Amino acid sequence: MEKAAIELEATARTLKLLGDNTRLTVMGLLKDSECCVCEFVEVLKMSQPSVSQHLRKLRDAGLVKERRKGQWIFYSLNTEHETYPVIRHVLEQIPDQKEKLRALEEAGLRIQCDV
Amino acid sequence: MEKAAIELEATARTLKLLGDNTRLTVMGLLKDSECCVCEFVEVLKMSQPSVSQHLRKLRDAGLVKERRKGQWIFYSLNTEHETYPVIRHVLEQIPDQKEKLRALEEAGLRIQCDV
DNA sequence: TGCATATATAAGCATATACTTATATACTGA
DNA sequence: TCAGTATATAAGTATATGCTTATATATGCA
Repeated sequence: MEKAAIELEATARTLKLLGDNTRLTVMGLLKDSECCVCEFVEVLKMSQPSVSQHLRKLRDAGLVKERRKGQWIFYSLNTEHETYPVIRHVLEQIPDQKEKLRALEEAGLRIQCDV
Repeated sequence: MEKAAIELEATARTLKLLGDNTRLTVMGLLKDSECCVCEFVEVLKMSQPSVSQHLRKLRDAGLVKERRKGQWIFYSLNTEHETYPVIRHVLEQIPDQKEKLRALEEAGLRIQCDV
């Protein structure tokens, strides 16, 4: 019972974070592959600090993980998160963001890292 | 493509509304049966204006429908909503709220209406 | 018609949110 | 060691949010 209440609150916290165009797009991009900050900046056409602040919210909530690779920090979905089942389902419902990454690639702006 | 963008935004709008403990609980209650405002007030232990304001947001977004039955106004899920598939899935993930309605019933506070 | 009940709305306020610009930190490579 | 790139953080600000109290509206019933 106590646990149940927590689950509802955890779900609400996650949904609140997903309930923003920028963050939902970020999560949609991460569904397909890990990305670094500068890629988000390019795709979202937003300032770097703004993107970083959104990523921090997602990370603070445990929805994404980060991993440094050289000068870049790559973000990826945290599939271990308590609410990941809901997240995955949401990401399956929204339009695929792959195309945006492909456009980046064609523009030569996709970060390739072999580490 | 244009449509896809709208879908993401519509999803974000819905998730933002669900990303609040009060509204998520309301939707969880409506999953099981229609309810009137005074029932929400009782279950949520919140002021009537506050509850009404949350319901208005849900209604303005089209997530719930309202129907007057005598002096009461009953709310129910709008299963026709564009984002209803996501909503239903979310409501399946959170703990069942039926028990709260049962408690109301035992306290003799459940509104019965034969209209 | 008039009072009680149910609900909605308005106005006010404290806090949260999402940007901005400026600056700090961390890594890379010459 | 130093310049350049990537990222994070801080501070400021405008707007959004969620409550409160007060009041308006709609219905039921005597």
